[in-house]
This record gives sequence, structure tokens and C-alpha cells, in this order.
Amino acid sequence: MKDIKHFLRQNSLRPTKQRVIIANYLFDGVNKHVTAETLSNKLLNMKVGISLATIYNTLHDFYEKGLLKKLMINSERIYFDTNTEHHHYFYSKKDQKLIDINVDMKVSGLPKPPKNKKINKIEVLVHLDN
Amino acid sequence: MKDIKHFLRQNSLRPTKQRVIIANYLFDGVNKHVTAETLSNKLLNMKVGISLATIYNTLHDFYEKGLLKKLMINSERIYFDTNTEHHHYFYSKKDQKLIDINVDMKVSGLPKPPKNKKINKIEVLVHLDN
DNA sequence: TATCAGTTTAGAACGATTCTAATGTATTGA
DNA sequence: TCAATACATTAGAATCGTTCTAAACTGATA
Repeated sequence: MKDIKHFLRQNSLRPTKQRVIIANYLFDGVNKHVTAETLSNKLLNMKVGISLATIYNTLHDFYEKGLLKKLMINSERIYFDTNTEHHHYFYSKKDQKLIDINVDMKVSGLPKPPKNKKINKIEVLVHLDN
Repeated sequence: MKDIKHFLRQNSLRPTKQRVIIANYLFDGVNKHVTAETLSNKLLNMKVGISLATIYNTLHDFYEKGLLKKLMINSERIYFDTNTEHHHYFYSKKDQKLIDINVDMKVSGLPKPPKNKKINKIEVLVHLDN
């Protein structure tokens, strides 16, 4: 509690009731992938009512401060990942589920980027069947 | 013209005026990445008016027949790629542009997929800066 | 060439997200 | 401690890409 407030302040975020609740859930030490909807449901399960607008605002604010990574996995909704380290994913379309790949992987055979462009980062998405 | 109609029929698609126009544009031998919007604009430039609903229907129909690949690059719109071979991409967020990577690449260090799941395909997305 | 299944279309509906503007609250500094 | 104010929250409206609806149209078939 105390440290979540501290943590928010450290990141120039005013520790409001809603942000504290959401941060407590998101940054509890277990990495998570959430959407506005899954987060809202989780909060409802916890008997906490926070408006959707605030959930969107908060996810966005946390993202802006680098506390969340934004994922573009499918075009239906935006996923946020509490693991902001560069890493890769397994993705099961059937389960609509992402699983972190937390080991180093190497990509070989990469061609040169186009003129005047440089490589920022390489993302590997491993699609799962079944 | 003739062969586009033939091509559509081969793929169990009735060669209507609109589908012929769109297929002629999409499958002219030059690979393309389009969204419903960019395709609509392109058709308007060509002085062809095809309703948005038909554009969506047609892209979807072509996709269903395996003539287009659907891309989930960002969550704002759906991209379709006329190159249906498995391949990778450079992506420039700034330019909102995708560039095909048509060389073989190898990914090493991949962990085992979760129980009861098997790897379907591996997609590499190379983000460009600048 | 009549029939009919499949297609196109305008516009309505939808769903995720963003915006608006009114209300509420954490922070500040006196 | 409290007033002032800058920042947050909220319900509900708006937005925007996409899908649906249902009426009009057209390619295929016999």
C-alpha cells in the first residue's frame, strides 16, 4: 500500500484511490496481460467499481510512464503487459492467450533495413496450434 | 480481365464487376499491403466507386479463400497482404508502413511450447526507428 | 430468358476506445 | 488546517473501424 503510493509518486502519478487499486493489482509481482475489459472484470470480481473511462485513462497513464508495454496482437482490442522488458510471446489464437517467452532468442538471416532506417527492436511471435 | 475472372471462379468466387476490379488491382503481380480504407482511396483515384461494405466483404472473401493474408500489426485497423507466403516484416511505426522480408530467417533459442500445444508458425516483426 | 442463389449497397448497428464537461480529490502553501 | 487549484474520475456522448441488415441487383443455370 504505502510503497504503491510511493511507486506512483516516483513515476509522477498522483496516487489516487483508483490508481492505487489498479497498480496494486497489476504490479503485485506476477506478470500479467490485460485489456481494459479483463481488468474491469477483475476489479468487479474484487468488488471494486472503477469506471471504464478511468481504467482506460489509467492504463494509458501507466503506459506513458513506461510501466506497461502495449501489445498489438490482434486488431480487436489493446493488450497491456506488465512485463516491460523486451521479450517474445507464444500466442494461441484459439485461447486468445499470450504467454511470455523470457529466454533470449536469436534471429539470423536478417536482411539490411531500408535506407536511412535502423532497427529498433525485433519481436518474435510464436503462433500455437491446438 | 479474362484470367482474373477465371482466377476468381477457380477460387469459388463469382466474378462480379466489383470483385474483378479489386482483384485486378490487388493481384497485378506487385505485392501490396492494404486496408479497407487505402483500398477504397485507391479505387476512388481510379474513378471507381465501390461501397465500403463491398470492399470489406471482398477483402474478407479473398481472405477466406486464402488469397490474402490478414495482418495484426497495430490495433487501429486490419491490414491485408497479397503475399500469402509465410514471411516476415519490417515495420515503421512512424511511416505506418510495412515492408516484406522475403528471405529465410532462423530463430534460435526457442523454448518448448506449453503442454499440448504445438508451434504453428513463427513471425518476426522488425521495428524500425527513424 | 426466367429463376434464384449469391452479391452489392446505403445506412443502421456495433464495440472498443476516446472525448466532454461536470464533479470530486490530492497537493500546496499560507 | 484550510482554501485554492491543478489534476482525476465519471457517466454518457461521440468517434471510428468494421459488421450487419434488408432491399435491390446480377451472374449462373437450365
